[in-house]
Amino acid sequence: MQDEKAFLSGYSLEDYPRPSVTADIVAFRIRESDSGNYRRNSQTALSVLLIKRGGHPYKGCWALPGGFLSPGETIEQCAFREVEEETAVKPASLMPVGVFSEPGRDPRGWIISNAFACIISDPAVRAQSGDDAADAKWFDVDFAQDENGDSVLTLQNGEDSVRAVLREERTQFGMTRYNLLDSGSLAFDHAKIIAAALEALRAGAADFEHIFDFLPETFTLAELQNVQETVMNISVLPANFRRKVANLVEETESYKQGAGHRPARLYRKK
Amino acid sequence: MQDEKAFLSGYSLEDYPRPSVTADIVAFRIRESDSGNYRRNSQTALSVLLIKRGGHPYKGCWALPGGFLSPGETIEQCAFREVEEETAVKPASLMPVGVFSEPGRDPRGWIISNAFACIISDPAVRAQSGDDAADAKWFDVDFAQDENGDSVLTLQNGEDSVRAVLREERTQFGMTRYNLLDSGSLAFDHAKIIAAALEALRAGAADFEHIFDFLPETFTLAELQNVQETVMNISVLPANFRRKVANLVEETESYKQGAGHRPARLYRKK
DNA sequence: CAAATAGTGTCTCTAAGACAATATCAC
DNA sequence: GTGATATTGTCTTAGAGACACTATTTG
Repeated sequence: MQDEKAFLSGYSLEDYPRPSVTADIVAFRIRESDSGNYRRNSQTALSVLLIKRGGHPYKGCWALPGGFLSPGETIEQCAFREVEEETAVKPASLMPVGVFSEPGRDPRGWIISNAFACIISDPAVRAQSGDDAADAKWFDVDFAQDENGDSVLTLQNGEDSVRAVLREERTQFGMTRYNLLDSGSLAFDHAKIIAAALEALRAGAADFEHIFDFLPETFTLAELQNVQETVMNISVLPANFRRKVANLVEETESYKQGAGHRPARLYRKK
Repeated sequence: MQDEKAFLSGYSLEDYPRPSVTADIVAFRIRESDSGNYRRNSQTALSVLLIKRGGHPYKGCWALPGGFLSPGETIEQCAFREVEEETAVKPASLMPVGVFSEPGRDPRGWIISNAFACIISDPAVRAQSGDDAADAKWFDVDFAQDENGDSVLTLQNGEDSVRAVLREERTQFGMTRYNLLDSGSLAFDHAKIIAAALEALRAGAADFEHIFDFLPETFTLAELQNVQETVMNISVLPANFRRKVANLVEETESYKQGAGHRPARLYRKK
């Protein structure tokens, strides 16, 4: 014990090189847009929060919210802090996406990033700029393969559009590694991080583990189905969908009225 | 551009506090032990590699192999390097387990650990001590709930036995968080890391994604089944198991003879 | 009424689990 | 032959997908 104390007092971590450590967050939201037809239900799109970098490096490029780990906090606390700074909303939970430590990924030097995904349900959230950000916007996500088999990530918000190309590489353990072919106007390796987050989100969405986080307290089964389909990019027949989720939800006594068609019963997560 | 160069030359990451970063590895292996009966197939156990710490802190305790991240390498490269130093075997791949950044988890100071799991198949591997280690041994793993609902991790190698108690906490995204109640003679928060690695290993073992890594090139279906059952702690009827894996393997022309019962055809991963 | 979604019922197909039965070897 | 595992086949059940049909609302 005496021994150990002596050891520790003589020991200095500062004698060895250390990286800087950041948490970067891929914040997902389901964005609803009116379909124009009073009968039709609204369309939805998966969108992700990006911030226009106001300072160097990658000035003017779009980047994920994130920031440096401070002493005395866990990397998760750091991630929560950064999301709250940018969105003023505290997400229900964080989903670990991966660690990005490729040398040279940040021109400022040796910086490794811990990536997390989170789900922001509050549709009223006003993404607000932080210190380092000139602007923050939600971008609709499109992630699909092109004719060469490469993955194309397209992020769109009105006039602002970002396009990145990645090459998939299947590794063991069912993981996919993405290599950056063209990062477009996305800063750093953030296209890679978004791709990995999308994959993690989709993998977890199959069992309804976190689909409910996108929705308010009560919802129609069509809304629930719509969210899952939007996230996973699949399509299921409504009749089969209701059977699948029957044990996960419980009825309420309310209905969603005034939609130009038969009212839908509202459900709650069980 | 000029602007950015100027910014970068004036910028110093060293002005901000930085943690030390390590990679710790949970190396799994299937250990076979003879059943004593010439007719019976051999028994198997899941085991994990631990190293007896030769230096402070936690001198004399058992710890996971691992080491500090060096400049110019990724965290995965660091993990591979550390496994090879300890086992002289390069595993097929690494499975990310999580980041452990709780302040105070290491008495030496601010150190965050990136945990990986890997599978070592070579049964002939001689775990060899590294610099910092007085001894390295494979411990049979037992991980189950006690009567209070807490998880008890027992690691056993002959006379050496380690017992740690953790409390499970279910978080969103289907993840489980483990809190350390009693770490026994395991160093640092390594009991937590082993628990998380076990959970990740089991989750991935269901779809045979990495079960094959435990086995040699060719194997009998009973061996394959045994590995899956050992890892996942389940039990399936052999008849049903073979149907389930029928599309994942292909026959060879060889048989495993001399077992005191009908020879079993050897298969290969497809 | 027309258009749209909400909701029910039913058929098929597949995969998993239970279990019976046969095959083959070492001693 | 005996005791063990290997291997095949069949029955049942649960769940997913396809699809036909009915119900209800608003303009």
